[in-house]
Amino acid sequence: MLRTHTCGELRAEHIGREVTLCGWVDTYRDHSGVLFVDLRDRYGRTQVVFAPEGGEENLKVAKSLRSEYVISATGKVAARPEGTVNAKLATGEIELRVDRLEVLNRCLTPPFHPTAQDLPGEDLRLKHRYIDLRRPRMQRAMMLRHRMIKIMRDYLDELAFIDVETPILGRSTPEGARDYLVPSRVQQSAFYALPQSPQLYKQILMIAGYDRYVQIARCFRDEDLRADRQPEFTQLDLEMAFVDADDVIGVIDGLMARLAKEILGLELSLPLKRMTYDEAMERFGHDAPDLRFGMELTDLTDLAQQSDFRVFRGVAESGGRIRGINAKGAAGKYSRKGIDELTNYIQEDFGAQGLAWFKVDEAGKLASPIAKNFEAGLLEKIAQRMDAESGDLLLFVADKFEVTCKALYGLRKRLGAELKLYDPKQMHFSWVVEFPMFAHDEEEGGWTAMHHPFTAPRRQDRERLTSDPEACRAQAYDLVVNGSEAGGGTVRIHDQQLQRQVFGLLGIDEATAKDRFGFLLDALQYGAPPHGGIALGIDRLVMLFGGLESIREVIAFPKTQRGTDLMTGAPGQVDAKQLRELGIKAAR
RNA sequence: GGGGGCGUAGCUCAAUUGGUUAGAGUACCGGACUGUCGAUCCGGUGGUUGGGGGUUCGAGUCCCCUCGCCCUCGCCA
Repeated sequence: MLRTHTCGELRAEHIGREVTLCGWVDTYRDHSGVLFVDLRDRYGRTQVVFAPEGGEENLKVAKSLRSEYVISATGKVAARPEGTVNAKLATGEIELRVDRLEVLNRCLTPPFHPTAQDLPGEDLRLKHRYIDLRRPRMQRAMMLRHRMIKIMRDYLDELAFIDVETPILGRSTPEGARDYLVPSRVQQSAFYALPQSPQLYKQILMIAGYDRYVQIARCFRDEDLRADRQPEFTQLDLEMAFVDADDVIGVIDGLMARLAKEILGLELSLPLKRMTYDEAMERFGHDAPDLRFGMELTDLTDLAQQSDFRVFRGVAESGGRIRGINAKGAAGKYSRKGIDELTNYIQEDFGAQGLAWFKVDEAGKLASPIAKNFEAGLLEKIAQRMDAESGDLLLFVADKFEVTCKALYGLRKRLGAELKLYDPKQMHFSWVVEFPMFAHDEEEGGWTAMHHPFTAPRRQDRERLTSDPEACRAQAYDLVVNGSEAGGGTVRIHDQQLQRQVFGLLGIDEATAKDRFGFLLDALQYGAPPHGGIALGIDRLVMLFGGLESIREVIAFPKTQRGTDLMTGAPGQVDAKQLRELGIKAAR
């Protein structure tokens, strides 16, 4: 080792010891006769001092040091003179009096400084990620990620899970996200697909008798990016045999409790709360509601029907819904213009027709341009149902159920943040269960799998597969943390006949099923145990535990919204020769 | 594919209704300084205002196109 200690560990007890530190020059303060350098590594910072007593030559060389030079400094640990102790620094009681300095490497003037107070633009940070990753904040995020993964591994190891790796080069599956494809050289015009998840492999492992599987699995989905979505991301993927939904949920409950305790010092009370999908949509308009605050959706369809307000009546009569939220005490915070902005937001982002609103005046009466369409008694009933008090702002959306869900979910989320209805540091964990098996396929008609095509229906819903697929509920469960889907899983179909039936409903014909999933259908006939599992989005979980805004903050080398890596330039051009070998021609 | 925001010195930002030579802090370079810790003080270098085109006597500012980054809807079993 070129060093005896790190830049974060020297304390008063080391005074008098001869040590060598290595690190990056964080800052330097040249006072001519004496020069201070704050030397930084990922463990911390230590002040190293160059003075004439340490050798004139060392002092001279020290004067040439600049930001981010890499140096090795040897000398004695000394107590700082009285009055010069730095309480802001963990190592602030001591300093290193250098008598041997070696410049291990110089550094160009960095485009930005790792400990500067002003954060540079994210594109610059991504281009020079090696400097960005030196930032203590980034290092904390990386270490948090490491610790969380370590806890996951340890916890699951204790529960007899074994880590099995599954292929990255697989085959394309018909449903789900767009695949990343990898051309095969030896089978020209055939392609591998990168895994969207190890789903089928882990089911095969259950059939193979590895009854508790886990993997920190890289997954790939070629879809548009978001603040919480990258084209490649990491899942804690696990699967268990001889279990039902409660067992899987129980394992994750325990894991969340341990993470919360060890990372945040929080005691979670188990079991975590559960809510059905239908309840979540009714109360919050979304399958991953943020339960850190209230402002639940309230249905008003029956009352709205009695009004003279044409929009309300029309929607109600055509089978739509009128639902609303009460932004407590927010009447004064949203002017006419502010409400216009909210209206604009739900129209443009969610396709809502409009936003109806009432402000509750001092007398507790509902005031609004549309109030004249409502009889006084009706207004009172509305106020009562909405739990309206003076100063409240009531917002209503009248539309198809789905649109009211989206628009009010959007409003609730936005108002929750704008009105600071929750402490951003607070953490809330819960489950949403019993998702529908199927959703309407907007583009092609018919049904599409809500989760994936291997999801088992609830036992009591098996009859409904034929009679009423829409009402059929799945043995599915999503982990929700702070209004974010942190993971999801299901109990799988372990019966070949049932699997075929579900494929049939999804419009996957016999030939396609055999072609794409033949191996699974085969395997299901060779002693498949009942099994189920879950996958947690590790990037998202780390982001949430770290209180961070973007998934890019917890990924060492993330991609931009357009899927590029600003540091390496990926994706990039390839040689014509490479394409020839693959038998591929670029169209453009 | 749609909507929105941003782009000015290495970095973070400013620049009045379109108006003189585009400024500040910081970084960088040079000088001074033996106890600083966001060191301080003095001096200096540094600009294709993302790129292209247009309107105008005159464009960082207005218009069109384009590139990049971010947020978002669609999409993401």
